[in-house]
Amino acid sequence: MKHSDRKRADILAAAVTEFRAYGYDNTSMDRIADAAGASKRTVYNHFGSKDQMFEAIVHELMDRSDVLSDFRYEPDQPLPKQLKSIGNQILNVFSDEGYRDLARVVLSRLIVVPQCSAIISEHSSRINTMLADWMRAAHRDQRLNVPRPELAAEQFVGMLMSFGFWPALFCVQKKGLDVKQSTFVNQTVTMFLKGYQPD
Amino acid sequence: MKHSDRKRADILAAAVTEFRAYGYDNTSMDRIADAAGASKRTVYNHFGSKDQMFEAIVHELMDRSDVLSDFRYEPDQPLPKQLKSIGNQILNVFSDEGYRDLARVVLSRLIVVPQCSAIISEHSSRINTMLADWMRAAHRDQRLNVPRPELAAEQFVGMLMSFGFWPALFCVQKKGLDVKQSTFVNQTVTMFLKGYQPD
DNA sequence: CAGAAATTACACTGGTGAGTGTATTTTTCG
DNA sequence: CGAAAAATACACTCACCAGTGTAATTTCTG
Repeated sequence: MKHSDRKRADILAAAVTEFRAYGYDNTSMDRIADAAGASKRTVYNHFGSKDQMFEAIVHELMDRSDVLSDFRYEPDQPLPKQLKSIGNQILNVFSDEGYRDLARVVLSRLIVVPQCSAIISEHSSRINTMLADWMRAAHRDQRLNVPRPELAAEQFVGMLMSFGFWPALFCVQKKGLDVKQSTFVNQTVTMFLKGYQPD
Repeated sequence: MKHSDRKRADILAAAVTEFRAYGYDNTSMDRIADAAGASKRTVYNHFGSKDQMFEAIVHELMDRSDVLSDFRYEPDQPLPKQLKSIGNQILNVFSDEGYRDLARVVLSRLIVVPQCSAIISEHSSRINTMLADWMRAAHRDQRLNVPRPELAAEQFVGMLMSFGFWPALFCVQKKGLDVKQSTFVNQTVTMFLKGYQPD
């Protein structure tokens, strides 16, 4: 890796760390430069302004959740097995500490930069659509009775997120609910499939 | 109402509006004073500092969700009816525009003022506990099979929030899912009860 | 190695905003 | 009414910070 690229990466990483610790507005470009072990001028050579640097961070956040590929419906595999795998895939992305750091920085800036919501919208609806497709396939196969696949997808993802993403994002510790991710996913898949099981 | 109290309320309201529109750090005390039709000095006489003013806003947020009283379990009422009522109660609080404005301001400041998460934690766990109690009662009554009431409560609230709170909070419009609140609640209650129905 | 490209140190500008001091006017209340 | 409490106008301090200019140094690349 070239020295220049290394610098760029260092700066971006330092920016996320500092933004995460102090918030966007309370982090000066001088501090980012310091933390990255770079000079302020270099920071400005790579990212024209503080805003552009933030934009770069938003892009990094988006790239992260692109690892979620299609949730393929397998006609010859048991539904619980398939849905558990999907659930764990989703939670693995969203419960990653690095992903949450990025998300915190971006979400806390949403008031000031509302354009971000369009981007987030895009991504969350991508996951939802993929999951709804899976539901529709299972419905067509008569192994599930899901009259509204989009609504059902929303429900499923909602349960996962409110277990493994939102509380951790806001550093809220859950009292009285101390279970592993896999336990929660299993339990949720079981309940969900029973709730949508054909008559 | 005394002139002094009126001023205080005006200032607080103006602060929420401005913070909501521009974010905490990009809102100057001068602007708040202007928007409230008060002098800067009066602002400082009521709230010693910008931070203290923010604190007052947090307290207002907390008071709002205290309207949720016990979710009483009624042995002689149908479960769907009871749970729908609970679901709608919850969503009525969280989908109120004023509540969301407050929540946006507070959440966007969480990075800088992590103490807030303890407060939020308190509140979300309060709702969860109340709902878990309801579940436990229905389980004891053998009308539901809920081995883990806390987990089930988390699931139920999670579905509601990810329909009616998070997207609206972040101004994310949901593509491909255009249903009324009551429809979503009804559908969710039906699925949930079927998923936890006793064998 | 030689020239180009990137990095650095550092000083500097211009703007903004939190919080204060003060003298004056308005509101409250016995 | 009359005195105390609150509100106002306004000027002012002090600190912080985004972004720039420049000249010297280091790193890349042919």
